[in-house]
Amino acid sequence: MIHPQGFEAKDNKLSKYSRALGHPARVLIMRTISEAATCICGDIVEQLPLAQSTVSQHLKELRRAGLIKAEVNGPKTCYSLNQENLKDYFKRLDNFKNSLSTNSTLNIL
Amino acid sequence: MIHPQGFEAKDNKLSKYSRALGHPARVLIMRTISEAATCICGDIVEQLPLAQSTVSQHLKELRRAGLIKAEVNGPKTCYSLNQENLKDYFKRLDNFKNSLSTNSTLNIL
DNA sequence: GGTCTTAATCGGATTAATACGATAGCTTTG
DNA sequence: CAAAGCTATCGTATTAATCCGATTAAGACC
Repeated sequence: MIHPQGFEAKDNKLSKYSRALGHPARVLIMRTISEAATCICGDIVEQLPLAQSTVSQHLKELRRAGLIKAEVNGPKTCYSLNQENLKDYFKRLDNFKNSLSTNSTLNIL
Repeated sequence: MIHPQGFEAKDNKLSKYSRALGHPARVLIMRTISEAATCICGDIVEQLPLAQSTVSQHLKELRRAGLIKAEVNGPKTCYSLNQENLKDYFKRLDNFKNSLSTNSTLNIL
């Protein structure tokens, strides 16, 4: 998708991260990767009810959004969380949440 | 979109919320709505570089995901944040974040 | 009743996302 | 070198998302 002209950078960035988590397979992949040892692609595929090629595409999406990193290790590819960008994502979410709370009249989120 | 069989409910729910914020227009709409007085649809349209019909569709998406509520008020429609579901969303994000932090070996998110 | 305003929906076009099987490209192993 | 394993990519089909103009629907106002 292209998120072009007309929006602020902060909205583009938050939506880019959000969109990456906008599919249950990708949420599950994130959690699977974080479970330590299982960063090898094949192990991820086993956890999902999807074909290998489809999982590979979801991994590509997550990489494109910057939420994970890939390291080729011989014949295998080892995926890991992209700590830096995850931190950025959660910080932006926090800003977003705070902007909702402070502006709105009647809420305590 | 349909997120059917094969995934856990928690992943479906988090991805549903995330997907709703997966477009900069919808992030901006959320912030615009939270800025107190301006909950009227027309005011939202003015804040966005999009046609009225397109904004209406984005509002529908946000409503479908449960992030906002609509109250018809005469000829106007007044939109407001859905506090309850937003709370649910942020709670799920927190769970997600924590599951990443506790499982992973080397990170402090 | 007729008109204006406001917002949702329809119709349609374009682009993106999702999924899979098949194939190609690499390593490693035999 | 051949075979086997692992993963990315290609080709393709289907469905969903995005956007707009035009129309509809419904309330407000004269």
